[in-house]
Amino acid sequence: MKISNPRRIVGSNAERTRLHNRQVVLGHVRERQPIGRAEIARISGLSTQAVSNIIAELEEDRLLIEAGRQSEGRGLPVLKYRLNADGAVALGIEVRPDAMFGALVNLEGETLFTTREALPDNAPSTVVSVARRIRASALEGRCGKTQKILGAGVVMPGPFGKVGISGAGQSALHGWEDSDPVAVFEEALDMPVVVENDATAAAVAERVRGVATGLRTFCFIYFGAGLGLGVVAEGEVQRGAFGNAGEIGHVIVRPGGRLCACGNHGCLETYASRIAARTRLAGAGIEIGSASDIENLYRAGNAHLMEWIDEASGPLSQAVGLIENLFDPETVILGGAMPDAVLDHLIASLDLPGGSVAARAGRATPRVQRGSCGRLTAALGGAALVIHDTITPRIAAKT
Amino acid sequence: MKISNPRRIVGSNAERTRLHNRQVVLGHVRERQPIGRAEIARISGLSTQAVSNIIAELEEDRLLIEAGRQSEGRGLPVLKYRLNADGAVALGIEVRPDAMFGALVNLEGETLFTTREALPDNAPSTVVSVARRIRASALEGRCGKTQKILGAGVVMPGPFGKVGISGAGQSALHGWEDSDPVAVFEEALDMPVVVENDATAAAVAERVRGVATGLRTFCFIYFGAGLGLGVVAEGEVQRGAFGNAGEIGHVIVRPGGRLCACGNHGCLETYASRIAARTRLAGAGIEIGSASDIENLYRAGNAHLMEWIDEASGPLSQAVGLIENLFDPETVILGGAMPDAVLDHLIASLDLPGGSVAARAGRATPRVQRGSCGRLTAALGGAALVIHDTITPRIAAKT
DNA sequence: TTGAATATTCAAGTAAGTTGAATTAATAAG
DNA sequence: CTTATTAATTCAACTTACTTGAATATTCAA
Repeated sequence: MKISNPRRIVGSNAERTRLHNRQVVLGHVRERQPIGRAEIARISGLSTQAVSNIIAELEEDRLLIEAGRQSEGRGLPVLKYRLNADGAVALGIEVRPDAMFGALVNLEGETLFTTREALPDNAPSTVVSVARRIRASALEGRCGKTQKILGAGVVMPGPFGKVGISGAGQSALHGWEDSDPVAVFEEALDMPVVVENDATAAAVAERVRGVATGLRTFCFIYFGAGLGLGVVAEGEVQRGAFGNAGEIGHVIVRPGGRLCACGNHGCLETYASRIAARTRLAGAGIEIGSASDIENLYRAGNAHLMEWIDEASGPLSQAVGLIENLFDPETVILGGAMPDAVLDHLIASLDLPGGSVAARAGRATPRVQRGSCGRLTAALGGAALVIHDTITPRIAAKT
Repeated sequence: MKISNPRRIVGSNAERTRLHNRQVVLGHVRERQPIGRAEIARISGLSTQAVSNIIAELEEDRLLIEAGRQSEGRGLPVLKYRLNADGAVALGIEVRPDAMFGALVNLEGETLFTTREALPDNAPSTVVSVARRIRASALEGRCGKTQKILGAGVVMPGPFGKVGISGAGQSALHGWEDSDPVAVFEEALDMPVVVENDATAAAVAERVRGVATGLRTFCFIYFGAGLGLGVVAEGEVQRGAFGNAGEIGHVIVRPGGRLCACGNHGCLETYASRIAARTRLAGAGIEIGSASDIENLYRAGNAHLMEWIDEASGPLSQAVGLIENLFDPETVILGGAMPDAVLDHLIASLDLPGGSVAARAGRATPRVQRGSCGRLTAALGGAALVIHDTITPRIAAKT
């Protein structure tokens, strides 16, 4: 796949300044709504007048609405504002080898619609036509006139570019080697598009509406086809130089351990992932397909599944430890296509190294917690990415 | 130590826009000097006129100088500009438990002066007075009138804040628990100050003048007291939520392996670090003090040292692999207080996992290379941080 | 009832960017 | 050798969006 990465550092002007300031205002409203002009001015460093002008514009665009006057001691009561949840929507699309998922999410990150479509093959033309269908059904009747469509976030299996991981063949899409997915989807959907991997999308979903609300630096361990890591640092999504950051599944936690499909021994993925669980259970003659199969086994207290959890706990603890040491996040979130109960059990059975830089007194957030967005996370996360981009001020960089 | 971290997202205005654009222009000049107005305008997206105004201002400030007209085909010959190396200087200070180092660096990152001062104790008052002495001798006679002093970069042993790593006591400074180092040094040196850890400073030093010139995303494995990792992603230094990112020394690479001072088993630092080398050689009755002791042993082909290198190679390869998988950098740099020959030997003996996302064809830079800034890296890096901050446009965030 | 406090708006001023025309100096073409 | 074309730079006018200080509105406290 082509990577449209090489960002070039560009200058700013009045127009770009306004764009930035709009995002700043939206971001502050989102964090402390309902909130008045004066307070936004104080925390943003802008003049009240500037904030006032921007709010007028945002109200015009239906992204903000009044939330009534509220007296707080002396002085003119504050005229508060909040996000207009239904003022804008974002489309999220997840592409898996065998199916595509769609989600429509509003400004507040609330899910308005979800769908699933089978995917006969992975050719760009097929994916694109299904994407168009998803778009159509998501928007049908919903927002002909009033609602603004901010864009679409597409979640596709990585890693991107030409890489050496052979075992990843099962997750990468065929026929996309020479296409630029962003361009393809922008053309097909006729709206701005961002493309991300599942782990990153999940992380952003948690920031927009889940347990990472208000956090600026955190990590998300995502149980998908393999095991991915989404990283948000200082509010910025981390992608790496070639868009392949966060490949935690192939980090070696047991040197000389189990053989991984990638050819190395002891990859985390061979212990803690759906593949690992499936392999473990298949050894006991149990076939699992969907996540609900795992859930049923867990409810039934299946001994083999429990053993897998036990085995996964050590490597996973080690992974959390290294994430904490390398990224120093406010929290580490576990989530993805794994039942909540299993995730909770995994978290409870973690044996976190005490020596990590994260073992600090007076933490505001737990070191490890379960994601709150459930299993639809990926498609939802795609939409969340768009919301996030709308609301979070970005560095002045351009493709 | 107090952390002056919590950044708040602020708005922009004309003044801040100009500041940003100045940095953009400086950055482009630095990368492609000598360069003319028109080209800067093209790559920065600014109008020629804006670039022209900014260049006039920068020339006035003596940060840029003309580099002659140069005809390139038709049209008016380009009037090119380059950084005025001696137009500004930055001070770098490294604080170690027993000594302090100072460096003065110019805009181009060239070292103008270095010094070493003994440090009787670590109390803030002592450190501050030695810092003042370093400042005085560095600037003595040098820049009374013409040269602008951009600020100082102070490199101090982390980790910062209250953390659980007990073994780190040897590297952390005593008496600094309740002080904010930035404020202390700004007061003492009477200039803007940034404080960083050694690994990060080293990484930035390589970006300003070493092998990472022009790279936007890379990692630096630093052999200091322990083992640190400096991370630069998309041109931004990564610090983590609490300023302790990059603690790679305590990442576990050999579960159940050697006991580390931090209480865990199998930390990378117990295999690949100066401490590890010292322990290994002490076991053979050889005491080493400075890095030159190691160099002499290496020159002599000491068998114990060679064995240590052999032993360190595996864990280090694993560390490089995980760095590549998690950060997806353009390159990984090895450096710090370890002789070049040993670093080269270590790099040559690495057995890098083929399955990493970094094992891609057509790479522009080597996967792993040795740092070029030598052993003074830390103090130099401090100064480089200041140069870097002057030249690289930053996100609009404020302390 | 009056004065202080606070939020918001109004109106004028300013910084810094953009745009389009004019100027300058090369190379290419006739 | 002259003229046309091309490209960089500057000049002057214009625009955007922010700041500032005064005016207004509304509440609480004395």
